[in-house]
Amino acid sequence: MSQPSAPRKTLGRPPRISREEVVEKARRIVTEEGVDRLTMRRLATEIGSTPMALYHHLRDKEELLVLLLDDYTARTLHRPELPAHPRERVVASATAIHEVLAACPWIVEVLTADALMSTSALWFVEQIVDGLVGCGLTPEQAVHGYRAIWYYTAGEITVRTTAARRRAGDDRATYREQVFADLDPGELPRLAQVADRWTSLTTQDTCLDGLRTLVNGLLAAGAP
Amino acid sequence: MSQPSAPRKTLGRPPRISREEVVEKARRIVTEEGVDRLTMRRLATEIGSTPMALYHHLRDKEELLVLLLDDYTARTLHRPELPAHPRERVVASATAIHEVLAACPWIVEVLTADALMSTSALWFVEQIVDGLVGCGLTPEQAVHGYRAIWYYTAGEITVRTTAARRRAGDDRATYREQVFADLDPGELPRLAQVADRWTSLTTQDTCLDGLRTLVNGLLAAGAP
DNA sequence: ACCTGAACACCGTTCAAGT
DNA sequence: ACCTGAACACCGTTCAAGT
Repeated sequence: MSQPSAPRKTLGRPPRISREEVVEKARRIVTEEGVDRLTMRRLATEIGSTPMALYHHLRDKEELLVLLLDDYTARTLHRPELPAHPRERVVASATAIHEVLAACPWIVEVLTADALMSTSALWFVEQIVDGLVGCGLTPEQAVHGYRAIWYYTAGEITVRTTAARRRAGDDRATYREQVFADLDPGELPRLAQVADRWTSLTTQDTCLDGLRTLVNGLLAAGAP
Repeated sequence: MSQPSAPRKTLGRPPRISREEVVEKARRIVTEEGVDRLTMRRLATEIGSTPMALYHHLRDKEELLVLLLDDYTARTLHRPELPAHPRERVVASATAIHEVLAACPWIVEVLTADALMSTSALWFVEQIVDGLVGCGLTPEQAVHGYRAIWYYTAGEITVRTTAARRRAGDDRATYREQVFADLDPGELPRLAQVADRWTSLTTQDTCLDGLRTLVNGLLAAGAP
């Protein structure tokens, strides 16, 4: 994605700003102050330049965010030792992707970019697809399986981080508790039954369990 | 959520704007022109008022969006005849929620609000939890199961609608195709093997299959 | 109580010009 | 080729005042 600063073909004014510098400064802003603070103007002043100079190195803000995601995953998504058993390899790969993304909630706005999140993650995608094939799925089923895993992962992170963001701004959570406290046990008996445990149940981290469950379902469907 | 216009306790200037009118006009803007065009200023002029008048009826834009989601689900999420078999009831309820949300992609920014999307959906949540209990899960397992289903659903819609939005703005899809065309079969054999089919495979709507797979996994895990 | 005008503190992006 | 200044066309929200 970031072309490795090829030798300049034509001569002209020497660049004062590099793509790398832009991404690096953007990363610092995001990690230190949050995505909300990353604006083209803020980034420009951080670099000691003008907003417009950035548009010579980036098509638009969207491209900056994708670059940032690539940079982050390349930096943190290291290939681990994976279990030999194909099913465990699938679970471990999916967990690795999930862990890295869950650790940087700012990614949420970008990560839904496509069925694959970033080129740095391709190796993990390979492991998941290959693991599923190793369990008896056809390559086509394995791709669909990977997609199901990706949907689950992206959904888990999106829901959990926006819920957390909302909890920080209090009062809206109170409304939800109110709704659950006022449930009519005649109409919604199951929800009324678990109403007092709802918050604690939905705050638990059950992502790994869910992932395992999904993988089990995939294998049961593919290799009956 | 929208208190049913209770009789006014104190007298004063008669209101010229009602919460209902605000939501109605906002809905029209969103359905006719897209979420991006829904701004407080635009909404105010549509109503024939000023931006500030809105803040007398709404806390902020966030509240407007939640109101809009409630309004939409109350309007479109009608309780269907559900299958008697508990597993099929789970699948049918989840599918109903998914269909309604998938039909209005603008919701994506709001729908991740919490573990439940809207009070109008509570009945469907009840059906899912009850169906899972009917299949042998404990109430706690059923709630976790519902959550897994919600993550999957939210992820599917988020990923698919942002992917579609991106496809409208072309060129970034081309980059992904380039990546897949250039895959090294030595390093990533499985991905290289399906590379030419990747786009068609990941564009297929396999949401229902995935949902069934997940539910199967949940039942296998809960009632071994 | 309800609404308005004017302002604050910002955005992303484009255009025409400078070196 | 690379960068700048000034501007365009917006945002959400607050404050103080009006009726």
